[in-house]
Amino acid sequence: MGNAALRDIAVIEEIPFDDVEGVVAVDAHNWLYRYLTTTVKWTSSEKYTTADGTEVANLIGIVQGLPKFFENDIVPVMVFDGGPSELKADEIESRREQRRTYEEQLEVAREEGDELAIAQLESRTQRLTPEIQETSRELLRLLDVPVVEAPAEGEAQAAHMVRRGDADYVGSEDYDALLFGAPLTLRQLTSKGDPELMDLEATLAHHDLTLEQLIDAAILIGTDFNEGVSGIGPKTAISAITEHGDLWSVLEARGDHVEYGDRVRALFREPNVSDDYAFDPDLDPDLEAARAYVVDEWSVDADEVARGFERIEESATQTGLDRWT
DNA sequence: CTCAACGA
DNA sequence: TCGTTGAGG
Repeated sequence: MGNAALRDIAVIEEIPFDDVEGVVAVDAHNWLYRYLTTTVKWTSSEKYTTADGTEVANLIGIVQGLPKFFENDIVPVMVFDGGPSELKADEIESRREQRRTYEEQLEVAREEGDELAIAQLESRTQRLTPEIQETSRELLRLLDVPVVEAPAEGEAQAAHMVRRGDADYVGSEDYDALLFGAPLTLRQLTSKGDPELMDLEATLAHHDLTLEQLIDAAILIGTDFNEGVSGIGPKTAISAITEHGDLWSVLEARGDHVEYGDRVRALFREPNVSDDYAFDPDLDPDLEAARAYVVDEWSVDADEVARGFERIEESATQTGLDRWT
């Protein structure tokens, strides 16, 4: 089934927010989705539904979620999942184009019965509607929060940015950040209390595995992209990889089989990422424009975002935060 | 995510 | 007894 099993393998520790500083490359899809579901759950829908029925609960979520970063002197960089094509995602026109080719590629994948391609495409795009993606980007732009467009999985791109030293942590609730090679991942950035730090080096050292072996173990257990072997959980996977060395040796020894093993392996080992990004960590939010965008343009209930904007303003004017202007 | 049942 | 699975909240 997948993901939670990696928790038992990963070396994770609670870390006080005071010990976290720098830039967090946030898996935007993941982050938005978490706030979206909690907003929808706790807020009556008329507070974020426009006259024509468009739901923009994401705007409330963003306003309530960003202060967590700012108040702890952390710069978030929102990394969005890419579409399936190579088109530039900067302009709305090209995004419309992307959406079209996405549907086409999904169609092709369905016809061919390519489960992996379907899973990959759906994991990136399905949950967040185009309106949510676009209004989120616009609000982030007004608040001067950097946005990076990933060529494919946002999580892979975020991991890549940390490896290159352009960010200090990946921010995501998903454990696959580990498989994409993220050295340090922060979890629980959306909930109350201190975050958790997931450490790749420590995880590999703890089990005496290479990253390639960890990926193979995950494939045996099952990932977002493959089923895994029934009867194999975290313990069995680690000991089997330790004993036999790699995925294929384990499968041969057990007489088992996984679908798309080589492709899932490649997906994690050589993820589709880009060096073509840039962002300015000195933030200069336009709070009035942001408020107007949320409350006036999208007619979100002002009370729902008042406190969030207040907190953003307070942390922005706090003394000692020289990155703020 | 927690918990109970099940199979090795 | 341990590890995995599957249901339920």
